[in-house]
Amino acid sequence: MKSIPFPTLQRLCTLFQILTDLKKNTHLQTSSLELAALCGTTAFTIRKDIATLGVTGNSGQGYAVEKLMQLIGNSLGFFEKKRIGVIGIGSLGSALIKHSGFNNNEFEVVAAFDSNINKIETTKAVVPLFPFYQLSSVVNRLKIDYGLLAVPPDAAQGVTDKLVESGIKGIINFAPIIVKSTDNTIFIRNVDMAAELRILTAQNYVKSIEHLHQ
Amino acid sequence: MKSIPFPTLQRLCTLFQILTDLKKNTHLQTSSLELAALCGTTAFTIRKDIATLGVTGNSGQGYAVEKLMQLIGNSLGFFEKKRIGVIGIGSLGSALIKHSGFNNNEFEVVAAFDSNINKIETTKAVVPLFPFYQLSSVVNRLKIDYGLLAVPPDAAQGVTDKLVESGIKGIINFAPIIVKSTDNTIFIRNVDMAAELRILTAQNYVKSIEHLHQ
DNA sequence: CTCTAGCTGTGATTTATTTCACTAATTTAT
DNA sequence: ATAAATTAGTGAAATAAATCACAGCTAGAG
Repeated sequence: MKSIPFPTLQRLCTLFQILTDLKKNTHLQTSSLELAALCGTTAFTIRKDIATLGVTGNSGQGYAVEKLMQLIGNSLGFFEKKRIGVIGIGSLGSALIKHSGFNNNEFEVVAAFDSNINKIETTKAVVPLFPFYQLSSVVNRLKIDYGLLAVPPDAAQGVTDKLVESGIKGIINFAPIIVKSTDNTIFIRNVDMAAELRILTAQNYVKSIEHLHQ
Repeated sequence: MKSIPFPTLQRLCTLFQILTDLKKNTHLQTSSLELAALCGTTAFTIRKDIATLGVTGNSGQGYAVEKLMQLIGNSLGFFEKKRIGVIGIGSLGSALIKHSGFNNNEFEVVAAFDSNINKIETTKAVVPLFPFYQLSSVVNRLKIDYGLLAVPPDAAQGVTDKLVESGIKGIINFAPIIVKSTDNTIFIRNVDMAAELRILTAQNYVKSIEHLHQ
């Protein structure tokens, strides 16, 4: 199998989500056109994306929802359950611990960490809480695969380094700073929610300017 | 000014964040090379990106942090304060209300909404809370520019439609479903946190497979 | 005052991605 | 059974974006 372009990988992840929803609504059959509409892209793109996973061989009449879901899920490893750790139990961290998207048959939050010992003792949570100094040992013992970073921005890079040392497979950083690792076998994604909003406002602003200048 | 490619716009938003941080640390002068390292890209790209904003005319010796920040901020409208509404005050919504990234001199959360009247009466929050049926009127009265959607996925599209009707400028949807508007003057970004993690796991999985096959 | 080192600005090139156009396969209706 | 309609698969073309290479500018050292 040739390597998958990143935009394609992103869309395949979205497709998987869409197929899961379709299945839930007992929508058994679909087509590239329908998927394109749901995914916000074109039918060409959907077909090309699916083609990168290898031939499925059902040219005449669309895709079977379940079969396509299995194909994508198997190709990208979505059926292996991943163990998640949340670092930082402020309001965002607490929300992540409870978030349905991280507690299902794909992901499981198995631990959370905070530097504030008091908080650990007083917070009620559905997952075990640990002080930050136990990060490495707990990551190893509980076999945590991925970390969700919800600490203040000035702590984010330090925690990242510690996580990488501990042998974690990947990190999603929600702090508004770009964290990196010198070890480029570790995948890191920086998700800055305020930046997302900033992008939106910038698009709007640029549009309004162009409108004036036209 | 020619229109700005979307990847460039994204990076300029990141750059603005980085420059803000540099300024805070009294780092007054910088270069495309330094910015590239902080931004996770190359110096070529940084220079090209800045060039899309029009000539700055400081060819010889790097960029003044403050001046570049002003240029980007002015070009993309970051110095006009935006008024934010949060819809859905579950754990994620509550976290967004308090999030420092949405409460600074760029953004201000001015209201939050929920369909559950009980929750509105019993929740303590730093912003006024409103029942969902007042959405349109409050968006108008409080001049809310942007909406952050943190409602359950099956409610997300309905709320989106209502927000668009109310004349909002843009929406960030955190529910794990793709919401759309037929009115394409409204900018919408779907931020699915679980999808971000799924992308990460997929990258890892594909990498491990390639490793086996090599 | 001149030379050097370091940096930006930008047209040209390369690479990546999307879009297109057409073929082949399958189903449905008659 | 055949025609018509629908849909996937895919090499080719077009578009978009990233990268490069180098000319030109600036500041500071000698």
